[in-house]
Amino acid sequence: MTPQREAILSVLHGFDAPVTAEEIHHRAHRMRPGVKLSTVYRTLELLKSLGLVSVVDVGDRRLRYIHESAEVPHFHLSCRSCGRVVGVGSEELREVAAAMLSRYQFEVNVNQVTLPGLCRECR
Amino acid sequence: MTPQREAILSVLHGFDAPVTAEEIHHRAHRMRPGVKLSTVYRTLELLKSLGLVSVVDVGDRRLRYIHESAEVPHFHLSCRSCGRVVGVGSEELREVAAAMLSRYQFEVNVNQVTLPGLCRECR
DNA sequence: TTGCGTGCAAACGTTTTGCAGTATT
DNA sequence: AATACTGCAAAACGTTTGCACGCAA
Repeated sequence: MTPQREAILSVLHGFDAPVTAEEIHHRAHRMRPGVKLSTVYRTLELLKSLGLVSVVDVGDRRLRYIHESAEVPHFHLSCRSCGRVVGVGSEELREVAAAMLSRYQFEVNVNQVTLPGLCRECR
Repeated sequence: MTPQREAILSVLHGFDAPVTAEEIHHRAHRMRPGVKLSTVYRTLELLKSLGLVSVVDVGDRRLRYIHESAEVPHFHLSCRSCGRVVGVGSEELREVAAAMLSRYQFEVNVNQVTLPGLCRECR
């Protein structure tokens, strides 16, 4: 556990919504100058393999990262107009996931689901 | 309607699953040499704005395109292990979409939904 | 002429990688 | 010494864009 990794982890814990690598880098660099973007990516890779963070793709061409920790299972709604992302408890998808499993033997990873659409403000 | 666009459209109609731009380019180039990748992208942009194709992001960093045509509304299951993508009738998501609308005033674009997970072969 | 469609090459933004240097064990 | 982590720069990847040419109304 290096200072860089500490900074990155603490940034991640400061967010409840998925964050981009650039945003992580920005914040981590402020609290500990010398944290480089490549280190952010490498650390995220590490944390991912440890199961500490998960990746969310909201469809805007850059991945977002969120700490898995004591988080309640959830998926995301992503507004294709303003880019806002909100989390929703996974119960709402339980039925669908069960249907996919029994009908297609497909196991949905609910925590990585992003439903694209339009938020209240953008409709 | 130019020969290039004809080729691209005909390639799109040859697929029922979402295809990458590179795959479209590959096939279109075979049936009409001289079709360039940039033209493929520009044509896809055009077809998209005409509502003839829609974009699917299965989370592997490259967009896929599918002809909207006489297609039944559907969403996709994307296997994060083997990359296979299958379509599923949108009725399965109707309840969820209705719930998101009434609860968050969020309008889910069902046709662009991709549910990540593991397919039967990869579980 | 005006405008649209194309080829070509270069640019773009995000992410990954090779290599050398530094720190830790 | 061997190993692990970092900075740095460059590459890689899919995608977009500027510019000049050609073709059609």
